[in-house]
Amino acid sequence: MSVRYTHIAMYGIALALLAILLDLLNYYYLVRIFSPEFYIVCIALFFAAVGVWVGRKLTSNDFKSSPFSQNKKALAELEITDRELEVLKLIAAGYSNQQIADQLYISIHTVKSHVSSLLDKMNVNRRTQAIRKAQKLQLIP
Amino acid sequence: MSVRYTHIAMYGIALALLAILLDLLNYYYLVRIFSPEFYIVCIALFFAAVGVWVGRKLTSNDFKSSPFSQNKKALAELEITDRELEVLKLIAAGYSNQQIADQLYISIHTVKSHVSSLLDKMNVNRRTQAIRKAQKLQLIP
DNA sequence: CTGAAATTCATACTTTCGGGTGATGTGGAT
DNA sequence: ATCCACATCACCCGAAAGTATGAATTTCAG
Repeated sequence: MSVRYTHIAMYGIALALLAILLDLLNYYYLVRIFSPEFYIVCIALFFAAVGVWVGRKLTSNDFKSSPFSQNKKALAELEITDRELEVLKLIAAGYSNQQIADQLYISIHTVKSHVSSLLDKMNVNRRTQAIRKAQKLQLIP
Repeated sequence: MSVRYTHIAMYGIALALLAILLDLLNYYYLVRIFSPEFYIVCIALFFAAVGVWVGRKLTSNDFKSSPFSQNKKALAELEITDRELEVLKLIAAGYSNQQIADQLYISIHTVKSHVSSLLDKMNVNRRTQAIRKAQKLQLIP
């Protein structure tokens, strides 16, 4: 949301600068100190630079503000349950089965059960592969 | 490397378009169908758009081609060797010790030796933790 | 050349993982 | 009321991972 407002503000500033530059250009046009092409090149370069700046802002914000678009869809396709997702996150965080059991207040047997289901549903046979695949599918940050 | 060439090519194309537009502008200037401001606005908007496009290309490529600014520094601090880094990458890719051994044409014992050194140097005691820490320290993409 | 670091391999042992199988309880849908 | 998905717990066993220790090698800077 805040990103949108930032963009609007940036575009506003860009338009204001555009207006100012137009006036400036018009003025110098009358005095004709330099050739018209010179000003045009200046404007072109300036707005190219502005565009680059805006583009950078856009992409960098996109990268930081859209973490989970694929998430729910892939989760649904793989039929991963809420509890299994909890376990998956803890696996990716580097915890052992016993540590996961302690954190979730359940038995290590239950954790192993969830892990087995996860590996099965994700079609892998090691937790490290599960981590890799989960990151690739954007199931986890 | 190829990224650099892409950028150079993009800038070249942008400059070519600039030249073409200048000629075009000059022509319409003489005929004076529209007001000068109109063309100037067109140029400004066009180059702003070009700038956004270039900026997006730049950032998206930066994200893919310069993942290792922190890398070498953290690697040096942890005293991780070249071979150990190779093993680390394969660990993060989800391979088992045996698979890593096969890929590097070494014994599984050697792999376990490297893994132990890695876990020791990274101050963790599981490969999943090593993966997490390596990603956090930008040792691996 | 010498010595330190890196790479390699090995053996033995403990712990953790993963697969297989099965049981219990709970809540929701038919 | 019955079926089913989900979560929970349990046991067994083999495979993988990790620890400890030691040693042969290559490599490379001093």
